[in-house]
Amino acid sequence: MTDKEPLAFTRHNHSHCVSDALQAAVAICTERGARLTAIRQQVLELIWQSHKPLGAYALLDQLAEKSTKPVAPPTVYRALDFLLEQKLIHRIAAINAFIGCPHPDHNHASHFFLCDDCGRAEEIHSKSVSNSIKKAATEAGFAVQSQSLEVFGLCPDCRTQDGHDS
Amino acid sequence: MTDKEPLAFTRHNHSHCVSDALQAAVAICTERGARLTAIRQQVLELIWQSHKPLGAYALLDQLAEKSTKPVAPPTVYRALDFLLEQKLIHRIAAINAFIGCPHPDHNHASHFFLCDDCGRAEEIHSKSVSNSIKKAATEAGFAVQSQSLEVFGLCPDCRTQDGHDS
DNA sequence: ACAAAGATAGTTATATTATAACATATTCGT
DNA sequence: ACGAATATGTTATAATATAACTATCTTTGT
Ligand SMILES: [Zn+2]
Ligand SMILES: [Zn+2]
Ligand SMILES: [Zn+2]
Ligand SMILES: [Zn+2]
Repeated sequence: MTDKEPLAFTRHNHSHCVSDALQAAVAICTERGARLTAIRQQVLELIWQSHKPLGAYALLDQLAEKSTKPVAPPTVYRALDFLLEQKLIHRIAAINAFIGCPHPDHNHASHFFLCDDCGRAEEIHSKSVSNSIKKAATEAGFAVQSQSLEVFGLCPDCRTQDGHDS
Repeated sequence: MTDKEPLAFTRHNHSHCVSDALQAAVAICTERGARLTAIRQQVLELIWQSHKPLGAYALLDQLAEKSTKPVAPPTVYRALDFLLEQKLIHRIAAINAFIGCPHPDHNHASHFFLCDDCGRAEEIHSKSVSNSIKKAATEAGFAVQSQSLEVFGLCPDCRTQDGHDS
């Protein structure tokens, strides 16, 4: 896959998302000399299983299922810390959950649309949004270090289909 | 006080902020038939003691100090729930903390600058930011219900004073 | 190959944030 | 005053996250 359009809310072949993400992760970590260990890659894969942000304990449960040994919280949180540091995932603070980043190679803020109905999240990459925030900060004399925009509502699918599956 | 300019990061007579906020809260609750009880008002006052967002348990501790009886978490969380419902306060999800709203009468999204150094928070009211988000949502076919923007960095004071007090 | 240093993972315990469930008290409309 | 609705008190627990220590694995210099 080449240029990526937002597609969390669009019907698509999701296996491409997963393979792209894993490939990119391997490439990035190799280049940076960061170690994408088995656990870290496993957590990244679990996060990428869908476009719905997943909580740490949901990941923990899924890891535990696949493992013979018990899995403790630090195992998951350390993997998440690594993936966050490498910017391979984003944290959605409002729901204490984590989602894969489709553009890990390209530095950017954490801007999301989050569907209240189906739970899916889509990254926003709007120059207009970014620039207006940058401009507001400049005018306020504020030196931005990081930012997160979490927009909740109904995705195109869920707003038209009156019914719900949640 | 009449038209309010952002002032969390500016030297100002903070007692005006507090009295304005309490006055507005009383007026709004009266108009809505909502009951701003003693506890709720106390929590609102504690939140307004500064422009630094406060966590639930910090509020709990302060309430406990002023009270003879023990204070339990639900007491604080219920008051916070009420204040959030009435939009008298905002929640800053990234730091699990709460901050007073200087414009509770006027419906608006939760957009903040948050200083990593001094801890203060200032509400952003930028048409440009709001409009760009609205536009991005429309283009994506996304129906916005709520939103939060949390921009972290250094406020004008802290970016110039090289030294830190944190 | 080997040992030392550093990084990763296992393990146990605990901190922090938030809510459930039920009992009691207060307020409000009649 | 009465009953219904709302608010508070109380106890317990859920959900999220980290601290601290041990053991293992990986890298690096010799
Ligand atoms: Zn996909
Ligand atoms: Zn991203
Ligand atoms: Zn003030
Ligand atoms: Zn506000």
